[in-house]
Amino acid sequence: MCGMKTPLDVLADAAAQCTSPPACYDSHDSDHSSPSLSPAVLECRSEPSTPTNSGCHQLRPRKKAHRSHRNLRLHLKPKPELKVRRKELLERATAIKSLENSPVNEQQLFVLRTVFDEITMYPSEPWLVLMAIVLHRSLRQIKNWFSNERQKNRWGEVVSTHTDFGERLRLRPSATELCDQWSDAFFEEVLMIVNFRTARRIQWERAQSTSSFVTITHEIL
DNA sequence: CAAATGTTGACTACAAGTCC
DNA sequence: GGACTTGTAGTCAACATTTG
Repeated sequence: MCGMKTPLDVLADAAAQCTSPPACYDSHDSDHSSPSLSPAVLECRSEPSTPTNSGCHQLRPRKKAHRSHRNLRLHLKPKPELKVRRKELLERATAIKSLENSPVNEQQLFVLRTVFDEITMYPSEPWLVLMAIVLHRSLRQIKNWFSNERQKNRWGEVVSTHTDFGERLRLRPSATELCDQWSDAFFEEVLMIVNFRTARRIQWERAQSTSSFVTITHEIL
């Protein structure tokens, strides 16, 4: 597998050659929920957050962290080729210099929301790296996005599981239904598909709105 | 049009868990 | 037990949107 270029490698090469920022930075549409969310899930999401005691810097007692995975650990190490791959991807991700404080565009937001809603709200470091490369944003920006999103939308169930070499994963139930043994490679594939489909959908919607605008203009004239 | 309010991304301090 | 890592609560600045 080493030596062969994955779709991610091809994408990253293309991104490296393109230094211009993503095309659309003005899309702050409120509805970017992923398409397959059930009404129940949407209802849970809109629950009011706990009130804040702003003013004094007083820490609240922390929630019990979901870290009872100690017994789950298998104490196995990732394969050497996986470690090499991860190092290579990390170097690639840290080389990305995204625009300072730029908001995510429509496509990036949809992909991030899909991962958050359908796969995990606690992506591991290698998965964050993959998202940084695919979405062409800095690793720090991806980390911050998930951190902020967890604060805004702390809803839904999380299933604690692990990879085949004992690395902890906290996935959405829908993700565990899709696959019971997630790996970097599988996540990469899913991410690429979601990203590609989102790009095509946005492209199609833009074409539709342009053609309808032309039709209306013709009718007026 | 200015003030008020909301949203987003970035950041810090801290607590709790993990590793050696 | 101490260093390190990870996740959370809270804050801030910049910008967008709403309101009077």
